[in-house]
Amino acid sequence: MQTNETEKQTRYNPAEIEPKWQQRWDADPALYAAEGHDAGKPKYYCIEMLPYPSGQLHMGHVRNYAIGDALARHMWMRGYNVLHPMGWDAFGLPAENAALKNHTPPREWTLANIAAMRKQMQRLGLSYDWATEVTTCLPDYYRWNQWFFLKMFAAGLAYRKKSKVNWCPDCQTVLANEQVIDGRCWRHEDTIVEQRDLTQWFLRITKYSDELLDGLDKLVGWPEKVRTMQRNWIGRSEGTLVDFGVDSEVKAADCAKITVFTTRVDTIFGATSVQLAPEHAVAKAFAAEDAALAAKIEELLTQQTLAREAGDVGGIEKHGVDTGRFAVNPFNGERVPIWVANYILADYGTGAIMSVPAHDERDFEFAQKYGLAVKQVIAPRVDAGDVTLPYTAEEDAVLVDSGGWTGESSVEAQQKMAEFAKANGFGTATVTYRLKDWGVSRQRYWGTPIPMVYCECSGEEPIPLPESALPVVLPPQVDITQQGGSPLGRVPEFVNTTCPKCGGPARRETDTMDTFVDSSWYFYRYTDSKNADAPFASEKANYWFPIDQYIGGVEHAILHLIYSRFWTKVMRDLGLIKNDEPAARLFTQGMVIKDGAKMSKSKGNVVSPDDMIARYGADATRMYALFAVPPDKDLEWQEDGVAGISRFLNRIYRLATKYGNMSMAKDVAREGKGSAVEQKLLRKLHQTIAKITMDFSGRWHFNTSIAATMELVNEVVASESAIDAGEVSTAAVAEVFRNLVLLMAPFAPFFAAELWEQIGGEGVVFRVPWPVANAELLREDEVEIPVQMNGKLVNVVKVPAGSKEDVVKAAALADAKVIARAEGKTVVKVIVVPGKLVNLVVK
RNA sequence: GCCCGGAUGGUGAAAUCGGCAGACACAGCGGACUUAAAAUCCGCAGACCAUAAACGGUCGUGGGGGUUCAAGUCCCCCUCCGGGCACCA
Repeated sequence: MQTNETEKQTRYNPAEIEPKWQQRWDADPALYAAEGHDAGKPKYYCIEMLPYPSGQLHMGHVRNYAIGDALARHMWMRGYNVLHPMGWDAFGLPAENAALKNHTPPREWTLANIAAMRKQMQRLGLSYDWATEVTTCLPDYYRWNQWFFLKMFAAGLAYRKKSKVNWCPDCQTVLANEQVIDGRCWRHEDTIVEQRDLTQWFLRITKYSDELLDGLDKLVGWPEKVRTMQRNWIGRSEGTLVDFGVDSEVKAADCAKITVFTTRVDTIFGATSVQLAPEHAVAKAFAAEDAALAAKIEELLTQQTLAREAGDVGGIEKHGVDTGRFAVNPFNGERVPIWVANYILADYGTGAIMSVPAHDERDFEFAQKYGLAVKQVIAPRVDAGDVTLPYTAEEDAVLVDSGGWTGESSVEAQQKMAEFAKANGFGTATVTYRLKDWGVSRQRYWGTPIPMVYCECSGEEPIPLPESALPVVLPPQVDITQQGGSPLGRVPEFVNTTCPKCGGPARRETDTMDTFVDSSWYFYRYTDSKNADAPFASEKANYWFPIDQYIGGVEHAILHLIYSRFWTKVMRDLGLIKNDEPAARLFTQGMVIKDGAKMSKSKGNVVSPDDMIARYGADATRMYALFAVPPDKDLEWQEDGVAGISRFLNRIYRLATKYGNMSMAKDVAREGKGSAVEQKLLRKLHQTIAKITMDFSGRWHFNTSIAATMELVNEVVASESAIDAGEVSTAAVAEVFRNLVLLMAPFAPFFAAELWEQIGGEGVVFRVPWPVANAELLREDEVEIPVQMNGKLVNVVKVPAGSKEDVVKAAALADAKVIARAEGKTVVKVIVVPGKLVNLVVK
């Protein structure tokens, strides 16, 4: 069979074009390299969140990177010095699971996955500077985790303590609070997290609680949603600590008083009981000499565990036990019963509260259930009659029945009563936080070894290794099982070492660091990724930071994004950097959905990027991800949509090939205004330039940017016969095609590179200056003005652009259709919005 | 329960500052080309009413009210969906 040669040439064939260009780009590592500080250009640091090397890119990645890549390329064309790096969040449990399953060492498995995914990224045509690549599981990276750990230890920011920690039986390791979701593991949504008493390493993130909170107000380039989530997570709460005396026979230590935390000290005259968490020291002391009470408290704890197993974490049925002992309210000397209740959290505040049923929903519910007294001490006004209880308002509320404080406003009383308590030695104003220190110890193999040793010379106190001993390298051969504590503990060559203090035999710490340590500072390493003497050179980080645009999934709103803010503040205080926050702007893209659910292996609705690329090409796949919806919304993957983009590219390809010779006329100047078709075509071109330029600097609604290029192409198609008839100048055709290719370059890089070459463009298309809309050509001679009657469209009239109000009005009133409609009616009023519309109010 | 988002044709969506609702696509339908199909090209397309056809008319952005010459857009109330937090004292 004969192949039609002409047809073959005009046919868009991504399978041929894309690998060809990729080869050329791979051969030129400088292509996407950022320039130095002295580039004489403004810098632009654009990052997409680094992936975990699972082995396969999924559509969520493709979408994320398509957004970042379009932005990076656009900024290059706008003349910025762009840093656009990529790396691998390469430590973590899946590598150990794979090792168990396939008997492949975690390192081998991980590095093979990285190689495969890097290849996929290159096939997608993403503009990363691979020279700055960061792989967190390699010693040249994780040694700096250890270095930071030592710095933090020296600064008192890393410490060890025994405490209740979250334990995932599936991961066989401890989890940070941030990794526990509704009482379940963030990686195993069916697994209930247990509480265990363990000695663990913590990073003192709470030292920065206030700064992390206050900094959110200044992060105007972050989504409000993320800022709100972080505010809630930090959970700052101003209140008062008040010591209640204990009136009891029990004389155990620490039992003389119970310190409660309250945000409503103004309600204290209404306290009718004190409630303790089951784990509270005083509750334990009471239980120690009262077997019946001990059994009841034990039952409360069992109920808590059962509720957790049932998946009920918040709002479980309230239960309590009367201890039979009494506490004394220091404000009025009143004796109130002490209860132990299951809804009091041991690890928030002091684990003890004063119960004020009249002014707190939960206390009210509890008092109703157990018949405790309800005493109103707050009212809207002093003489307000009955109000519905519980009455929880504090604005515009006053104290009643509160001794000498009666008549004070609630808000003022809170401050004054705290001061009074302090002056009298039974309390003080305080601030509590929901945020807890970050537990970073993990009983796993595939993570950064913690650079500490234990030696008899120091008792059980940890001894930091000297910096010269770094990196502490992971031993390659490890028997990984899911049982029996830290795998490193079973490697004698690793465990047994020499004490840096006394020179005698010592044991290494066998826990590794949470992998969120790795991702807390990786973007600093990009700026100086080969540095062997420091995590990075300060002057390099200071040049690039803060990140101008950070792009990733909203699922990291708490975890990664709060840890990395913390790490930045620590590094600043160590004098390494000058910025307070890692990223000036954050963008969280939506999920990729298929058949109404997030793509996942278990649901069997995964669309493979490789399949899409094989069928339609990388450009069409990426462009569809940007075209279907605005990037912040969830995207329902429709393969037909990708096919549509492919057709669109094909159409341009045909036109560009057809008008290739005309398009090469880059040096021919346009003369005069040209024909009406030419004017219209050029106007559309410049409108499109203006539109897309605005999308990049504003809302990032690339779906409308791409729609605009489609409109432009439709205009070219509509003008085809006129072009063929010679009614459009060669210079105008060249202007349209050259700019069209430039406008598409951020979205379809292979396609743009190919066409740029075909139409005789010079240099690398991604370094050609971004087109600028010509205001002269945008101007229309005549505009269409809609004419409404009582707000409803009647007709559209044409008037010269820039017409004055009376001209537009006259044109509207002279319109035949308007006259016909207005017959028999009176025009009461005429509203003219010049350049916009006319509305006739008729009766 | 609290705090954020949302709801627009058969579908994804557009309307950026209160000013022509449905741009641009997908799917669909009709036509051209073809022996045929694919591909490509041209056209139709919110719903309802009316009509031989054309010209038309009415309604319409989750529901109800309001402000305005004018509301998808602003205000109040409600419903549903998604996300986050949730005995945080």
